[in-house]
Amino acid sequence: MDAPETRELAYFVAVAEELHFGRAAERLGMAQPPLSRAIQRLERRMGVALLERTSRAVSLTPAGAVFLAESRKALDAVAAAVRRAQRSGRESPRLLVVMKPEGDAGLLGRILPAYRLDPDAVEVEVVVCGIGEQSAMLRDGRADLAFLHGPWDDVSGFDVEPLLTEDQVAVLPRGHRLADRAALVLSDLDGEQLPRWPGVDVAGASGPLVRDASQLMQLIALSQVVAVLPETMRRNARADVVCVPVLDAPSSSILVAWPERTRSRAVAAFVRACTEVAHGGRAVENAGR
Amino acid sequence: MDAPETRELAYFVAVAEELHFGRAAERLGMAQPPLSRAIQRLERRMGVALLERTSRAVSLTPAGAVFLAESRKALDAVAAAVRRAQRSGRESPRLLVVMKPEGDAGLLGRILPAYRLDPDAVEVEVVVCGIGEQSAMLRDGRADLAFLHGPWDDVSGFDVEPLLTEDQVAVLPRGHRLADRAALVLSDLDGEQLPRWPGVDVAGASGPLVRDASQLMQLIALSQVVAVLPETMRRNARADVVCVPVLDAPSSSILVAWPERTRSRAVAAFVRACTEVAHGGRAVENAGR
DNA sequence: CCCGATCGATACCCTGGCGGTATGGACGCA
DNA sequence: TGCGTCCATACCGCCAGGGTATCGATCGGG
Repeated sequence: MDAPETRELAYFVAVAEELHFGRAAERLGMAQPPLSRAIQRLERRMGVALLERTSRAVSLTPAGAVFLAESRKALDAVAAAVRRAQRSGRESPRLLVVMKPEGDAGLLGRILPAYRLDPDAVEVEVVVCGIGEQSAMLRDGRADLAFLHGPWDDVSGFDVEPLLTEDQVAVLPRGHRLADRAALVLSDLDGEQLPRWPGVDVAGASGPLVRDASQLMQLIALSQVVAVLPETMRRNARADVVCVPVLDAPSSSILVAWPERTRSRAVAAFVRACTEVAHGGRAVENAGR
Repeated sequence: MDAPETRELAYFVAVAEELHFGRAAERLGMAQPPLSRAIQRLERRMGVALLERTSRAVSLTPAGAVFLAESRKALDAVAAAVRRAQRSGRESPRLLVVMKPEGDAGLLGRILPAYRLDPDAVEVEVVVCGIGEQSAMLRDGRADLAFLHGPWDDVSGFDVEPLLTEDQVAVLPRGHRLADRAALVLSDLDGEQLPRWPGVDVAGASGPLVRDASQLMQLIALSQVVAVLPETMRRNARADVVCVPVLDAPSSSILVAWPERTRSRAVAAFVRACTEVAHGGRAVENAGR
């Protein structure tokens, strides 16, 4: 079959997300009937039913679920194509690096000067975005590089270079039953409320949704939740919380990530600077491929 | 800006590849003027010049080169979205595994029975394609899994699991000046003709283009080329060629690859079967994510 | 030096795809 | 059974996008 137009993919994604033709049409700024027809056309040409509709409800078929995920990827790729071309075409080249607050564990302050020494260096703009937004920004071409946090962030579609791994600590309110322990294991935390982060779906975790570290610290201080965080988060710790090492928590890592198959010398140089700083000056030859 | 339609991306790719509006239009089955206008519109909306045209020649701007690469990725993603949805929607589920001739080093014969024991197993179809075609088939959704050959195949965009690594041997015609050596190093081969493979651009290598192993063996026997190949290729060796270990050649590896973020249980089970067979029965818990 | 060939851009026309409005029909609920 | 909801169908009108004819620039050959 002939490939669907990006418009059709966007229509389908809207309907699949809303599971409601009326609302989807509204979101797309159009009327409902043409939207219904567009989806019908799409299904007919693909030869697959994507949606199950009764006059009361719309649901995804298995093929529809696959197509939703794939369509999102495809739309990201289209958006990325435009953004990357625009960025490489316009004005002076610059690198856009995106991170979440505290997402660099203090490395960036040493990376930037190291990077500027590289002959391939260009101007760097650092954007601090909301938690979970970085990978989307990298995926759709708004950013050139991102500091991600393994194992939470989804690194698929990116090349990554690990910068440092750190153990995790439990952050507890002062006076918590475990606050005086020298160390603990994950099972000690059974039954505690753990926070949920936007963009991260952990099965079971149903504690309060937190948006940033200070919000989280506030909730911890109020004994609403406890959290298990990378060690460097200690620097955000307020006076009224305590940190206790968690011996069996998976170690967390900070990665620098960039789009796969990137050929940019500026990106390669930045990655080089990252690994040099992170690994104590040992040159890593094949960084940046 | 509003996203370009896939049709526009296809137009641009055609022009960028042909570097000639007339030929590109012909390839697309349309007249030249609407194609010129479509590209102009695209450039105007993107706000970037993609092509440099004089009335005699067309060339890519740097932004155009970036956009060409990104557009190909995006078109692949769109095609993959359709194919994967179709496959998961139609008929009985089946897994399509793609490999090049001899690309499994004999593993597949043991993997398939192991896979069938898995409760998540579905029917498997194995397609043997031309060299260098596998990653394209995996990328655009025609295949579910592929056996790739590191470090030659481009694995970006895929999740991979290495199955086995092997040392490389030089394949020489009987009577070659190095044929009697017990082992050699790469620099011993300086000045020899090395074959080129379709889809693999190695800087410098400018020997004859070979399409498959038997063709290559033929050329070796005729003293047209020598080749450095993974050890398992010995089994293709004809009587009139000899194999000599190359001590410092990078070791080659066979990987099983599948599209990132795949959630299919059937794919996960297949990968599980692969790792079990390859690693001698040691279960690998997180295979298939 | 001019003429013809080449090739992309422009001018103009026309069709069909796509979006809009009005309405139908199925289903759930009170 | 009447009403509200929600997707599908019918029908209409516009313009985006494709076609043809032609222009203008540039290069090469006689």
